[in-house]
Amino acid sequence: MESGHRNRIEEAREAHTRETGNQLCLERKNKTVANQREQNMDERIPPRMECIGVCVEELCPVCGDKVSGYHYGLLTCESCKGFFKRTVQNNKKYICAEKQQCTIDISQRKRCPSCRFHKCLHVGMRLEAVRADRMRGGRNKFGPMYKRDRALKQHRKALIQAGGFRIDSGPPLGSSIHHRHLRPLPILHSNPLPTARPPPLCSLLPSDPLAATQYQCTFFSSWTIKSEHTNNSGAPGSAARTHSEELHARPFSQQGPRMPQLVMEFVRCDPDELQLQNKITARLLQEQSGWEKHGNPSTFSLMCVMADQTLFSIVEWARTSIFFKELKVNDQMTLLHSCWSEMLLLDIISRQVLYGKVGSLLLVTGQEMELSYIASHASLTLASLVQRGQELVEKLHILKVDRQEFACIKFLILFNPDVKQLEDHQFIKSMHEQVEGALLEYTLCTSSHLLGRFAHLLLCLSELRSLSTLVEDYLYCKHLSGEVPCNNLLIEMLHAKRSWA
DNA sequence: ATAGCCTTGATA
DNA sequence: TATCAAGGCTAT
Repeated sequence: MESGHRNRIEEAREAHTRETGNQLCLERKNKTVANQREQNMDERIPPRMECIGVCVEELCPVCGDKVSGYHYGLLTCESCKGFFKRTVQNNKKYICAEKQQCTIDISQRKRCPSCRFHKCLHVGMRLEAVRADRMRGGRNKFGPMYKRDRALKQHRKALIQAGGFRIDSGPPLGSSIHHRHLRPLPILHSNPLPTARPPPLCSLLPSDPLAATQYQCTFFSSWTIKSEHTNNSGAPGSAARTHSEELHARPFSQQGPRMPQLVMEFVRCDPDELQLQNKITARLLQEQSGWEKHGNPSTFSLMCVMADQTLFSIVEWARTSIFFKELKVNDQMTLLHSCWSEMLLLDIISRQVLYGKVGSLLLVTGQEMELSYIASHASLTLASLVQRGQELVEKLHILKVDRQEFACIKFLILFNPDVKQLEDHQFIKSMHEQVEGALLEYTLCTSSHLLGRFAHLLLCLSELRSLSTLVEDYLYCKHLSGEVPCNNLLIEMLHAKRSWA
């Protein structure tokens, strides 16, 4: 308030100076301000955009407007920055008048603040970047991340320029992917990074788990270091909460119920759907050059490439995730070799539940495939697998399973205490218990049916497990008949489990 | 309430 | 010292 008052005085003084033209009356500070403004007008803004690199063309992941810089964790436009700030600072609560599926773009972003805010969170805007103390200026802990992201974008830009293609302006995934029963790809916002030939799993995991710690290693620290954003509004009872409660239950954005801290961390670990979509699409584009030489690939081969790339993203997710990154590489590999098909299936199923439409299968690339097409063209085995998958999607849909719960289920699958040959079995068992506890706590917070919801989720998990075994068997048969494209992670995974048995 | 522009201030 | 992401101000 005081600073606002001072600003008004300064502005009044500047206005007066402009009017009178009496530059001599200006204080030195005011001269600096004036100089800065002049710089803003001519040279300062363009270099800044240069600095951002590719973001000159990059669009806000929330509404598609022009990006103005990094705000609250990622590149966004000025309006979404302001919207996010207002929402968090003023602890606003919105309710969607529709089904929480409103389109957010430049023209419609004002229409539904609820969906806009959800999208802000979904694309990765960080609540904790909004300062509780409202202090201006300076830098926060995200600085290094912004720097890395900038470097990465520059690197991508260089690669894309060298490769001579881009995905968001060029033709959509060539006819080979595009034709037949797939709907066109949606507009993709950022320039994806084509990856090199798939390396084996062991080379994807760091030899020293601690070496993998980059930005996301704040997971553990968040257990001990209080987040920048704390609710100081003096909610009733907050003062009486114990330290343990403080760690496990924090006010959760707009919904009202308290979300266990651990669940929040799990959600934070979750890769962004759009980024994943871009990455895998880029990989498919790269594969395309190979296909052009050998004719169009079968739909099944395409699905294998998508599955393979999804596996890479799963490994990447696990590698940088809370608890998992603390494990020895051998245990990391054992766990991943053990759960890959469940993770893959969960990835597909959660996409249908969270974003999919009835009657079609939403692929990781954002394309849609008609279920009726699958039913009529796939083999009996595959059609029945898809059918069982759909039934599970339906169950989870009825339960209205949300991102938070899916994030927990991923960790439940990953830390499977029933896996043999683990060096640190005790740690994995205790992690599994912690995840289960967090999920239970979350379901108790969000559901009025007490243990019913939690039990239903565990039943679905059990169904997922049995289905994944069938999927593995099916894929292994296809592999034996030479239909699974070679040199990939999918095949490594298929072999890994068989070699134990 | 929104969104564009302005001020601030820790850090590289 | 320049940078740039925070918060602030204000016309719409």
